[in-house]
Amino acid sequence: MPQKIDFNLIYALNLLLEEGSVGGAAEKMNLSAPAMSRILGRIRHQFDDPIMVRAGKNLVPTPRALALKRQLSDIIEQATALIAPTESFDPQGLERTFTIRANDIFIGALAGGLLETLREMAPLSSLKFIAESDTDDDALRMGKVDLVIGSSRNWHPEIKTQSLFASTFQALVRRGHPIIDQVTPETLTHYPHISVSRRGRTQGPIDDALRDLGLQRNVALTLPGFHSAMMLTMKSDFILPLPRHVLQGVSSVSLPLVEIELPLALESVFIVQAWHPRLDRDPAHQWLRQTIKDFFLRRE
DNA sequence: AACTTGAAAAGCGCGACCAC
DNA sequence: GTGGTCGCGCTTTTCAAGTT
Repeated sequence: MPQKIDFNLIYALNLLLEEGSVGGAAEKMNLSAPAMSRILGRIRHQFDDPIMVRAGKNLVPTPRALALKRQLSDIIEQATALIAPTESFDPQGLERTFTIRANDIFIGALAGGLLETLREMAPLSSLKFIAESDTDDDALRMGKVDLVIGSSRNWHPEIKTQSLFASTFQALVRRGHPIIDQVTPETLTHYPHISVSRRGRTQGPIDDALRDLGLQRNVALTLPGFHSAMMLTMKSDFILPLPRHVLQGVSSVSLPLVEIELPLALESVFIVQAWHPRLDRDPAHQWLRQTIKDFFLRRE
């Protein structure tokens, strides 16, 4: 039998931690201080923790309370969204900055088009793109980022994802690179490779495909972003594998680089948008996700 | 000054009972 | 069977006084 939960206590605890005092929380809840003190007592019993303890004439939260505080605002936000009536959403009147995290080339290739679409539909809103990091899950949880666009991977179970499109690997080499005359699985292993990975990964689907053929490439350099990788590729014999959609982003820019098709049986890479469940029912966020999804559907 | 606690009052849920 | 009333008991609140 699960323990009966009094959600009023959750709300009261959130106010207590926000206000840092029984009196302050009591005022917010339109109660007397003694009544609030009683509620604090019930919270203490429920969580089996003092929650707030005296420090001189003030109350300070316990470590348990601080840990709870991080989750409380999410829970209350979700509960509020659950209860709130669903109003018709009009992006024309929306004043909001959406923070989207994506890789550097992706931003360069797509931010313009997406911004144009957004400005037509929601002229009072704006986009803020920030670079990828290896802590995307945390950024979504903390509300620092509204949306992450990137490769599908093992997201935290709570994070929601939606597939946007599939991409396959190609590669870039410098103009005049000797491999251009003969691109075979074997010649791919004759030159050093650059791996672009913000998590420092050196192995991927290319290594798997080569291994199936009894071959192994030399990943001599791992970099966190595509810009620096391309700069180095221009001036060396490095081979820079990268997803096709990233290449589309730089094809309009004339760089001394040549695209080569990888003669390997490579599986597609799926690009997804990912968000925190507390934004799942937010009408503005729903609209943003749909707009992005439609944007990529039109490009296919 | 702010929080806690004891006592009393008020509010509320629930079962029992009755009238229709 | 349905709806209204009553009484009991539990929970929550307020007031007043004590404690930190």
